[in-house]
Amino acid sequence: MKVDIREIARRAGVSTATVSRTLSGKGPVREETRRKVMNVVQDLNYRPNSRARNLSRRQTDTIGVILPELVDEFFMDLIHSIDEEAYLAGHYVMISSSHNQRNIVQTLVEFMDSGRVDGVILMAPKMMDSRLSQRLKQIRGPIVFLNSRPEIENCISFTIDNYQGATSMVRHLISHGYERIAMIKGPEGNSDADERYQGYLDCMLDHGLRIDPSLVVEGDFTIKGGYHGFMRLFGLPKPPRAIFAANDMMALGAYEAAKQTGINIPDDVALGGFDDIFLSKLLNPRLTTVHAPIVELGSKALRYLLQMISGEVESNGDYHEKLSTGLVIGGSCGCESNHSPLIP
Amino acid sequence: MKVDIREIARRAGVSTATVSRTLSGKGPVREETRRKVMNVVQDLNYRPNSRARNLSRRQTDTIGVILPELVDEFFMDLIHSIDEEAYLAGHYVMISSSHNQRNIVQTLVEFMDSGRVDGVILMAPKMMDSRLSQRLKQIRGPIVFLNSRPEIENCISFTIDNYQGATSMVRHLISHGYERIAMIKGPEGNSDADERYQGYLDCMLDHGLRIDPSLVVEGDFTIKGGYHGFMRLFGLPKPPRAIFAANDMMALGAYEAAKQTGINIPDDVALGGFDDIFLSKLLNPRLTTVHAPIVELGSKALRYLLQMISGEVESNGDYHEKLSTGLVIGGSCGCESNHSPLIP
DNA sequence: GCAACAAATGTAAACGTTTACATTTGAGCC
DNA sequence: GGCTCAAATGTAAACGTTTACATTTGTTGC
Repeated sequence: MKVDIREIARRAGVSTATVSRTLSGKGPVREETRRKVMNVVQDLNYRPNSRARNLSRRQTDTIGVILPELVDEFFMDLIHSIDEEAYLAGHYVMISSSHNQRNIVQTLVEFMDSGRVDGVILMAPKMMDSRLSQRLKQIRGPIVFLNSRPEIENCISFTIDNYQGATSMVRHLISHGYERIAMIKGPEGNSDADERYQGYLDCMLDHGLRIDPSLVVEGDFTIKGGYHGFMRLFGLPKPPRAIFAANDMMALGAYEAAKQTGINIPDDVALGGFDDIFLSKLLNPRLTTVHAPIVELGSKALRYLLQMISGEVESNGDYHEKLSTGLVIGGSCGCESNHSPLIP
Repeated sequence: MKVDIREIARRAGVSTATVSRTLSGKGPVREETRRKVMNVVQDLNYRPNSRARNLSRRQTDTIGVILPELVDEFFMDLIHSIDEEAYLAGHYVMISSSHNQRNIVQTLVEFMDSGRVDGVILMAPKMMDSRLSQRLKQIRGPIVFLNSRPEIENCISFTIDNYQGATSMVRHLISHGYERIAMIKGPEGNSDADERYQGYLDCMLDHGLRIDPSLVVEGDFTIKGGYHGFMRLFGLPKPPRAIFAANDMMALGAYEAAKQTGINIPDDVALGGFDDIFLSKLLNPRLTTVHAPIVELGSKALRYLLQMISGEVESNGDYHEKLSTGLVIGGSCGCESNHSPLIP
């Protein structure tokens, strides 16, 4: 015997419209009537059925979050900040991994086109080719892209400023006087990886340093990749004086490789990472890295999306924001680190 | 000009019922009609509005997941496994942190009582007192509890077998011949912490070992807590020969403390943890710990919940499953570890 | 006391499906 | 051809709200 709005109306001696108005707070209701209704509502412990509300209002107060995968503290932090912000705004969060790139559009369509959510925050696994971009264009409804944007004209995106982060890291390494600076790159086709690499290149050239092609090695964002990258670099006749690893995980692998080969960080080789993962502060010496403002990324994206939904900003507009990173100085670059390491 | 089921029906020259039957696959439809409808559906790129479906079917194909907080790989893994399983079953996942214990019931109510989800997987931050339990009892609809259950008669829960995990760890330490085995406990009122402590106690007593009260110190599941716990233990006139840290984070803190005080693990003191977090395999020596079957926890909970929703199993029944843990042997307990450490 | 107007309330039509039930169609059989 | 029965289809009533519009009520100024 589930109680519905009609039951409330009947018992309070008013119409359903009045009940609705009372509960939603929109539209005028006399104080006396309000109290009458509220009493019945409390008595019967009534709460409006949101399935019906969603249909009637053509809105769900739910936003979809589609991520490449659901692993890593990175995504957890992202989800956390989105959840927090959504909670404050009285919205709900529906989450999904894209279950491989193939299904990214399908997931999106199921979320958006069926009206299950009011908008979507989408982070694609890799760069989006033009075919994918075209399909995305078909989809109606507000979408905010994170960290990689499709090749379409009007879209909204928030990105971590990989380029700026990379240049500031490389600049810092250069400021130590290092000239032979190597890079362990991220995986091919990953836009984060590409931008960080570009930042490295440009910064080197800007400072009049030439880039020895043998000092640029491929990586894959994993510990193993970093390990092998390091080994490769130190198999060279002239190994580098510093290494910029495109992310912290690879830097971690480099630590291990250095340890095994008896190479000292930072005395023999300096090391810089990117991401500022939890682990990086536990290393000895603490890893110098680039802080990626994930929390900011999540909450800004959500806030913007809500504005799109409410119509405060144009959903079909073109808006791109790069969130700037910060340098986290540890001891791995050669700086004095006053930090007491937590991992022996 | 959003296209609805009536438009499809009109163009295909059938009734909406037939379109619905065609699309849902339930109810008889002649092959010829089916094709006719499908053509129109494809032409107009139609997909049924799920807000309307939800209302009409009194179901949302969505399950709610309420977690104490959205940080840590632990919860990420949990979400990951739930998402994966839900995806396979064609369901959606709505996620929320409980935004502190106070709002746990409110979140639950908003999810369930308003019909936003078909069922909920709930992990409470701490032990649920009887007041909270009573309020939970009021809520209609399928709920699966994770890792702590309310004080009510009929409910469903899946738990990591903390007790068994703790005893097997302590038993292992005892098998090394250690007798003065200390424990760094988890926070008061946390059911995981309590059960692990109980396992420690019972196992010690079962093996005829007496428990020196000074060897049991409070902790809080953080690195810092572990650090101070270790320091406290080694400030004793007779420090322990082995330490069981109630989770890996605290074990991590213990490593750091050991390092600083020049105490060798495992030669001077053996160490055991609990959780098997990513980090534990990076330590040197690798941490001996208890593997918590999180993936299994998530997927089993979800599968059971779906069965409750579909009515295959009784939602008001009483069912409790403990998922057994496994020992992950590293070098910190004194065993030979053939593992090559990744963190120097 | 009444006009004018605003405030409060009510009426009923959406919202876009699903599905119980009623009806039609068609096949198989005599 | 007429009967029976199952298969296919259609009709229309839910599902439980919100909200545009219509109506009633109450207030103010004259």
